[in-house]
Formats: sequence, structure tokens, C-alpha cells
Amino acid sequence: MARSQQATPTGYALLGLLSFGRHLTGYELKQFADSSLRFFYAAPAMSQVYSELDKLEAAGFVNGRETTVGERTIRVHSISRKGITALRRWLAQSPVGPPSLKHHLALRIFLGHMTEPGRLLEQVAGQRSWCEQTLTDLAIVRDGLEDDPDGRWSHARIVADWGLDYYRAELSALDRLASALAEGSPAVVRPRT
Amino acid sequence: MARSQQATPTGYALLGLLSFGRHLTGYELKQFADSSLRFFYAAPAMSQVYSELDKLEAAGFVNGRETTVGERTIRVHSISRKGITALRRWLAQSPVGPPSLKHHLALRIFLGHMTEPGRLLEQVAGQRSWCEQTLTDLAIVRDGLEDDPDGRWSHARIVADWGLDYYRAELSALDRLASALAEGSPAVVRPRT
DNA sequence: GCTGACTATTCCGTTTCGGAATACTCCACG
DNA sequence: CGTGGAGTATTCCGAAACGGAATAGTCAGC
Repeated sequence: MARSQQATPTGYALLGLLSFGRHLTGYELKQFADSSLRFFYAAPAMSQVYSELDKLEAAGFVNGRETTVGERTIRVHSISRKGITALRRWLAQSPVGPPSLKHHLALRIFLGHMTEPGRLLEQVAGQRSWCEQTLTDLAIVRDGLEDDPDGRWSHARIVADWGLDYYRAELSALDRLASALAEGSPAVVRPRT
Repeated sequence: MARSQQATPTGYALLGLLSFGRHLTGYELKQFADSSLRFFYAAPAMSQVYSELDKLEAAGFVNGRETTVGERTIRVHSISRKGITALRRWLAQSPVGPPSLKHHLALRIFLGHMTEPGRLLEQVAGQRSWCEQTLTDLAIVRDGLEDDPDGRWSHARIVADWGLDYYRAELSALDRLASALAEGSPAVVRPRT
């Protein structure tokens, strides 16, 4: 029976989205991920959403129901009782790894000896505006969670607030970074090796 | 000639490590990554270090030299002139994507409606101690960069300082997270702040 | 001379990414 | 109406990244 025991972390993340109780197509699930997971857990690729759904369904964790809309048949997914159990177990038992971060800008700075200082500052500025954008996007999401009669989204609110903290800190770290670079650069007339 | 044009991001990251001028085995390169990249750019798997080195060498970006040590032949790698050019070009031209983050703890919180509150707080505490550990590790690395006669590590210092900011912020966000959770579930007594 | 930690490399299967291809739906505009 | 473009829904494919285990030599200490 129990096929490959467990789903993959991404599988559980998607299962978790379904645990909010909605019945979603792969496409809708992807949209949901893009407006929630994306702020703290790199949203999976479209293709992966579908392949995970297949696997989750094979494991009996989600139920897929086909519906016909005009010419085409679409597949709507919901979490199964078995899926709920599996998810609970995973949440309770699987070790929580350290966050994994790929900070492309930090890599650029680290290798700053191979770059013109001006370019570096541009890149920091670019990052800064991305960060501001993300912050406003998140603020909008957070506001949308205000109206929550049955308390289903209370943890989502906590995470959103955490995210606001996180991105605000990111922003100010970016500013300090910019100063540090500006301080260091003008003095440094470097002969390129 | 030019095989697949460019290396992969991880390839460039490793090439960047070699750009500090040392001649390293795959193993040493991995160690170097583990003590530098790891703080801001998930260090690549051992296996990947070797496969990237192969690709970089095939592209002419690194020179591999075999040396014999007793019974075995080891391969020492250094960046080539062509590699330096390629790296510079990549740093100057490739767009700097947004940081990609997989915050496993945040996912757990987000799905908190499927978990016991106590378990959640434990997980936050676990994350907190990981974070403290990382912070002290990074502080040690940062100290080691103090002695830098030829200024080669000046950007590394800037990144290290940025990282200290980053992880300190992470830590306090974690504490606020813990309070938010504790508030929501009054049953639980909060451990020391 | 043995043992165990460290150095060095390779292999293999799975997970994840990313983008393109396909095709239907629905609405707005002429 | 009817057509075209934005949005919905799914699939395919190849490349990138991960992770852990297997193999094997080196070197120190006992």
C-alpha cells in the first residue's frame, strides 16, 4: 500500500494550501501559491504543481473530480481525509530545516572585486525597489486577511506580519549595505588584477 | 566551440570563489563555499561542486592540474583568464533576480491550523537556536576577515556585516513571531525571551 | 600495524525549475 | 455577430540542483 511513504516538501506545501478547504484546479492552486507561499516559500513552478497533484492523488491525499465546462474537462482537487492525516503528521513530526536562502545580490557584492562599484550600487537600488514592491504586495495581502469571521486565517495573519517585519528589515539592511559600499568605493582606486 | 554559452548560476558562484585566486580541489572548494556562500547563497552539494567544475573546465573557465600525493592523483583547480572575463561579464550583465527564500518554519506557521500550538512554539524555539548559532558562526568568519593586508576581502566584509544585520533581524522577527503565537494561544507559557 | 577522522572523488536517483506548446473560454470592440 | 486578445487549464521536456551513499587513499595517534 503506502506508496513512497511521504510526499515531497513542496507536495506538503500544496497539500497545506488545499487544507484551507477549497476545491481548486492546478491553475488556481498555482495562483493561490503565488499570493501566499511566494512571500516565504518560493512558489513552485506551474509544471510542478501539476506533477505534485498527480503524486498526491496517487497517494490518496487529494481527491480529483472532473468537471465539464463547455468543450473541456477540468480537474478540481480537494484534500482527502487521508491527506489531512498525512499533513498533520508531517507538520508534527518532520524536522524543520533551516531556511534556505539564495540571495543573488549578496553574491554580487561578495564578488565585488570583479565588478565596477557603480554597477554594484545600481544593483542594490534594483533590489531595493523589488523589495519595496514586495512589501506593498504583502501589505495588500495582509489587509485582505482582516476580514476573517471563522478565524481560519489567523495563522496566515501572523505569518504575514512576520513577513512585513522580514521585508522591512531586508530593506534597511539594503540601505546600510548601500552606505557601506558608498563609503568603501570612492577611496578605492583599484588596479584590476 | 563555446559549448552551452554560459555556466549556470551555481557555476558562476563557484567560479567566483576561485576568483579569489586560490588553487583548490573540489573538496576544498566545497569547504570554502561552506564557510562563505552558505550564509547567503545555499552552498551547493558536494556532487554539484564536482560536476560544475567539470563543466567550467570544459568551457575553459578553469584550469585543472593533476598532482600526485602518494598513491592518489588529486585535481587542483584555478580560474583561467577566460574564466575571469566570463565572470566579469556575468557579474556586469546578468540580471540580479530577487532573493529566493524557503522558510520552512514560516510554512509551518502558515499551516498552523493543522498543528498543536505547543508544537509550533517548539519549532520556533528550534529555529531561534539555529539562528543564534549561525550568527555566532558568521561573527567568527567576519572576525577572520579583519586581517586583510591587500584588501582582497573588503567586499566579503561588507557582505558579512550585511549578513550580521540580516540574521539579527531574523532573530528579532522570530521573537515577535513567538509573542504573536503566544498571544493567540494563551494556554501556552512562553519561555524566556 | 590498526583505527578512526579527514580528504577526495564519483555515482545515481529524485526534486525542482523554467519556459514553451497547446487549446479552450470569455469578454470587449468594431 | 465574429474576431481577437487576455485569462484559464494542462502537458511536455530538458536542464539544474539536491542529497546521500559508495569508494578509497591519507594521516595522526595509540
